[in-house]
Amino acid sequence: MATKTRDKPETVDADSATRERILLEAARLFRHHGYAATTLREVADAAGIKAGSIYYHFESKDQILGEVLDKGILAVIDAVQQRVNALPAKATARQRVAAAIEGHLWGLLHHGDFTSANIRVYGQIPPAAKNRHRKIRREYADYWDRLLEDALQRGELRPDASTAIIRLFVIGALNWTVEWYNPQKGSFQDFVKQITSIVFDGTFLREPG
Amino acid sequence: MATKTRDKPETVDADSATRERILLEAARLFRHHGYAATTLREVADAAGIKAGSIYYHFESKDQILGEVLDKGILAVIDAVQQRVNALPAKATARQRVAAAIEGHLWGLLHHGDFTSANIRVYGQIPPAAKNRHRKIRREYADYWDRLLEDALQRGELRPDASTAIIRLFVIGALNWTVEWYNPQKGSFQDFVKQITSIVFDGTFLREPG
DNA sequence: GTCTATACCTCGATAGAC
DNA sequence: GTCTATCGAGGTATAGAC
Repeated sequence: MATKTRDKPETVDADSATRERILLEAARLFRHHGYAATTLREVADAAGIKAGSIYYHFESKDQILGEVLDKGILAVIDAVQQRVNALPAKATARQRVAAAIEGHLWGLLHHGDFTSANIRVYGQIPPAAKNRHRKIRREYADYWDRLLEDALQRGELRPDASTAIIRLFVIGALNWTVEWYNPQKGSFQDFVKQITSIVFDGTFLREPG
Repeated sequence: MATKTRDKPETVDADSATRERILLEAARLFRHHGYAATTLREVADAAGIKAGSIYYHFESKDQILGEVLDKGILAVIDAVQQRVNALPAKATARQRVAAAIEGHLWGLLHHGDFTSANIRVYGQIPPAAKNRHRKIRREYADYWDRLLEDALQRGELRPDASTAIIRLFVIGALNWTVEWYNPQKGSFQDFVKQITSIVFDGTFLREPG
């Protein structure tokens, strides 16, 4: 029984300590400086090696980018599916979407450098890298669409907004939390509760009448 | 007369046609490639001049960045304040926030290259540029906080979530629309209506009971 | 598996002709 | 007001010693 939800696409020696360190520091630097502005000398320096040594572990800067992007979105997808799959079969749509929100936030905020790097640089990377990454993004969007369509058919979702707009709005709002979430202000569980409540029921009280 | 909503801070010859063209193309390229990845040769090429000529209009790449960032946020602030100030004095808090949402979306989506460049590159620019821009961001956040505090005191806002979290959530969600809004799918007014409704009342129907 | 040294390229910015 | 030409710095990536 494999503990992992997904197979690893990497080759056999793909997860040596320094290799992982390079990815981690690259994610952190991509996040804060952008892809183009991050130099391999900086990455190497942060990882405690010299620039030339990177090329023992990776073929190019582009390959590092690809793996950083994948790590980011896979962390989110994993956390979401784990929580949704753990629900009983008779769970309501609201419970399923709540589980997805919690998973999304957990994956997002607990792998901040990878997920933030993904979100921030995706719109700015070379087209080839974007094309390679597009498929997995599409699959994750489809997963949410199925969740929301199910909620709509069960009569739990608002019928007057399209599920596409709801998905884009909600995922966008969740993604943005990585820009402002502060773990020092209250517990993660409280945070999830507040965000979930706003997503479900909005920010204003219902109008009288 | 100090309370200007829209005086021009530029110098006298600051808005020549080519100068504006440079800013426009720079915004577009910053948006899609990031700040560091955008070369002044590209900007010049897109503006129909040669790289060296840029320095007749600007002192540095950094100065271009600063003006692009300012144009982005000022477009939003202007649109928001115009709509909020146009409301009658007896408007409800809900109406005031609705006006702010519409203004934010309008400024955001009708100056897409400037606003998207602002949002995308802000986290990735040199610290000096970030410090210069921070003040106006803070002022705009304070403006929203006042709107929301007012709504809370009038008993219209949900009392169980902090106004800070609501502001961050809502502005984040609105900002993200620039990544996915498609003007070919329905009118702008319909779009505003849907988004506003989701922000106010959420995505799910109220639970029975 | 990591190092040093370096090839080759492109960057932001400047100088001076027109 | 825009051009050409160029400087010095710093980028990715490679080669070969250890």
